[in-house]
Amino acid sequence: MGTHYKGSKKEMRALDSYIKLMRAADTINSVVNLSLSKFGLTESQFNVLDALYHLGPLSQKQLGYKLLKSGGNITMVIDNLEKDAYVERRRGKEDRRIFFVHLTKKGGKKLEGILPELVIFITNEINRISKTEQVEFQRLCKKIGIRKQ
Amino acid sequence: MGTHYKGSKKEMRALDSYIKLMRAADTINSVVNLSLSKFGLTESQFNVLDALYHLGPLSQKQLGYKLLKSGGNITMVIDNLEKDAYVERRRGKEDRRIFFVHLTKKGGKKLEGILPELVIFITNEINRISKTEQVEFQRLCKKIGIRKQ
DNA sequence: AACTCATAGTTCAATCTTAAATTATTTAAC
DNA sequence: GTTAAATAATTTAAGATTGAACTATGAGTT
Repeated sequence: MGTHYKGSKKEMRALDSYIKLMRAADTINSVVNLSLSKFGLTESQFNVLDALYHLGPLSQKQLGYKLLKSGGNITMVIDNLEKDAYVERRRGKEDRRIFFVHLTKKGGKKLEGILPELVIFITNEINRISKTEQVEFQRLCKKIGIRKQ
Repeated sequence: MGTHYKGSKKEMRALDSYIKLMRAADTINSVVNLSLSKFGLTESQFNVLDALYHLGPLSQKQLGYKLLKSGGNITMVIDNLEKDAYVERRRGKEDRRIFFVHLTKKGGKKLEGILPELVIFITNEINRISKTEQVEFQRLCKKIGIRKQ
C-alpha cells in the first residue's frame, strides 16, 4: 500500500506500521525462500516437514489448521511431498476418513540437512536488532499477531 | 518453523522473533485479503492499482521492481486487470519495448471505493499497540526490513 | 548495413492458494 | 437398521508465483 494516503494521523501511523511490518516479513521470507529453493523445497513443503518433525504424525486437517492453509492446498502439498517420498499417508484405523501424514526417514534426513543453514540465515537477519530489542519486538508482534477463531 | 529447534540461545531467540513476526504479518494479511475478496480483487491486483494510483503510470518493469514480483507475474496480473478494464497498456513511443500501465477511470474509482474500508481494518489491527509502541515497532521493523539490491 | 549484446515483455511448466462442489466415511436420529 | 447430518479428504477452476526459454526491440561496434 502506498504511503501517500491522506487520512487521519492515527490512520497514517497505522498504515506506516503496516507497511514496515510487511517489508520486514518480506525481507526475511526472501532469504528463507532463496535458501529453501537451493535445497529443492518450497516454503509450503518445508513448513509441512517441519511441523511433522516437531509434532509427529498429523492428519491433513490438523496440518491445515497449524499452517493456516485450506484443505485443498494441503492435499496438493502432501501429494508433491509423497511423490518425493519425504512423507507418506497412512489411513486412520478407527476413522477411515482420516489420513495421518508421516515423515519418512528420507524426509527427516532432508529436514535435518536444511535446518542448520536456515537457522543461521534467519538468525543473521533478525540479529540486526539486539537482544533487548528482540524482547520488545516479540512482545509487540505478539500483540498484533493474535490467532482468530 | 516449529519452536522446538535445539540451537544456541541466540538462535532460539531469533527463531522466536521470526515466528512472531510472521504470525503478526499473517494476521493482518488475512484481514486485508478477506476485505479485498469482498470487493472482487486479489492482493496483487490491489497492489498494482494502488501503486498506479499513487505513483502514476509505470512500466511493467517498474511495477515488478516496486512490488518485488517477477516479470512473468506482472504480465499475468496486468492481463487480468486489463480484462476488467481497471488498467490499460500503452506502448512507449520512444522505446517500443516498454508498456506503460495506466489506471483507467474505472480502476481509479474502484480503488477509491476500497481504500477507506481497508484503512479502517488495518488501523483496527495495528492499533492493538499504542502510539508510542508503534514508533518503536516501526523502528525495529525498519531495521529488519532493509531492501536488498 | 550487419552483428552483437542488452533489455522489456511474453510464454510455459511447476507449484501454491482459495473456495466451492464432490466423494467417502462416520455419527446421530428416528 | 435406515436415513440424515457432519466431517475428512479430493477435485476443479481461477488466479498467483517463479525461473527459464523465447520474441521483439533498441543500442553499440565494426
